[in-house]
Amino acid sequence: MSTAETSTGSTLLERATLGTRVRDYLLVEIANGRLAPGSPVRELDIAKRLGTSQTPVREAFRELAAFGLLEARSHVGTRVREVGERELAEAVPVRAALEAVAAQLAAPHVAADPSRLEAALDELIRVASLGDRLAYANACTQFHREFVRSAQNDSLLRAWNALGIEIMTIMTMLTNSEPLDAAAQGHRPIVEALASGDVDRSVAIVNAHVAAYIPGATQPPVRSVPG
Amino acid sequence: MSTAETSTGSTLLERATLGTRVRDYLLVEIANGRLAPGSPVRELDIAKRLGTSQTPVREAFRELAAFGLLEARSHVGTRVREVGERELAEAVPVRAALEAVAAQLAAPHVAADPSRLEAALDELIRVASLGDRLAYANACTQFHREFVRSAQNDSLLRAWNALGIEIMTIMTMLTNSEPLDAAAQGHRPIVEALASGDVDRSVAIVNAHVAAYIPGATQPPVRSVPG
DNA sequence: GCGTCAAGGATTATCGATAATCTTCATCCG
DNA sequence: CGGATGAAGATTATCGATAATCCTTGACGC
Repeated sequence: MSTAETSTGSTLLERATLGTRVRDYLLVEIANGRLAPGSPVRELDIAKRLGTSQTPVREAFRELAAFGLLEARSHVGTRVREVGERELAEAVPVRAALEAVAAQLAAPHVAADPSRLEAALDELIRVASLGDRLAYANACTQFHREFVRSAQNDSLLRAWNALGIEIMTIMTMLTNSEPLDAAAQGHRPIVEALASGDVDRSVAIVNAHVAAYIPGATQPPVRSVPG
Repeated sequence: MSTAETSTGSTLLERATLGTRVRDYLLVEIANGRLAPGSPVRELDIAKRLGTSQTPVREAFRELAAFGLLEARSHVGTRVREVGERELAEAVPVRAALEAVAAQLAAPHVAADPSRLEAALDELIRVASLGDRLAYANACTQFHREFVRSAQNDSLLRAWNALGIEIMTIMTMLTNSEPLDAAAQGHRPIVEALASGDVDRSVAIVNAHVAAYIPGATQPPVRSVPG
């Protein structure tokens, strides 16, 4: 999954197999809420609905499960992952740790070429002005993913992806009522700090951002290892 | 993909599908060089050799490709990818960060009831005495997973699982020649530190352990966020 | 009442075969 | 001689059907 591409409609220059299209279909269905968290999805159901066989659906399921969007139990069933408040809060220190690593690794790269991250920020701000919270959630996830990706470390990206930030962001954006414009602008300091190449400041800002992200997550961020 | 087990038939507490066994077979073949980097691997060849159908082999291919060990081109073919120490080392700071979080969260729980982690350590030491490096790699992964699990944070476990530690561990254990008994004993301080409930010491020890894990990974561990 | 156990239903896991796609190479036209 | 073209071979991608596994439900003995 390292590269490839997803929903947000970028590169299909690579492969365009059925499995890929099924994956994107499911991704869209989840992102726009037609497949709600917790709802079961059956391989043969999706296959029938899309007019394919079970095989490509199965591949799509596996990939989305690795992404933390689906939860599969062998021989039992698969459902859209549902995250409760508890898990939402649990994810904060994990996400903070990963994004702190991302900040350290990304700073030099972003400083060298901030264009991609800036573009993601612009897009986030643009979407925020539309007032669609679901769309905002997706753009926000996209921004953070671009940030993590800019660390240029596949392992890091994979671990971060596995958290299922998409789902979490969707669920939080739909349950709180923070103004979108303000939320979007809150991401600007991250870009600025990274672009300046100041690692320590970047890490601090990212940590503050993530910690504040989930409502009710007042628990102190995990303190970490001395250098 | 998360856990599963491998050939040597140890822990099959989770799933033991054919795809998993095929994956481990390929992993071992790659690690010990019988499948050299660059050599082509055909789905139906492997299937025939292992007496399965194409389907589980295909799944194994996909999984290994996601971790960068195979390189597949649609409709064309798949080959073993050259994976440098550098790429293996890439995971170290990520793993270190996650296990540092794990140490912090786990310490109180392990201090309250160290039995499960101690059992995992005993098992690790027992397997080490057998001299089977593959079995040891699995037991080692199992120990670390039990450690991460003892933090009782699903998101953390999920992110850690996504790193593919099993794959890395098998690769490193089969390519170096460190004595198993010593390696196993190296895990004892982790248990002791956690059981004592001393968070700072636990974090420090875990970090040192992980950093030393991958040969040649002398790069300094990522420094992290102030508390 | 309560635990054990045996169908039955639901879902995934695997199979064997066929289709689709890409690459190569020989051939033909200019 | 060079470039297009198309057929053949190799490999994956997809299909439809069957097998294996897990969970539930309800009967049965105690």
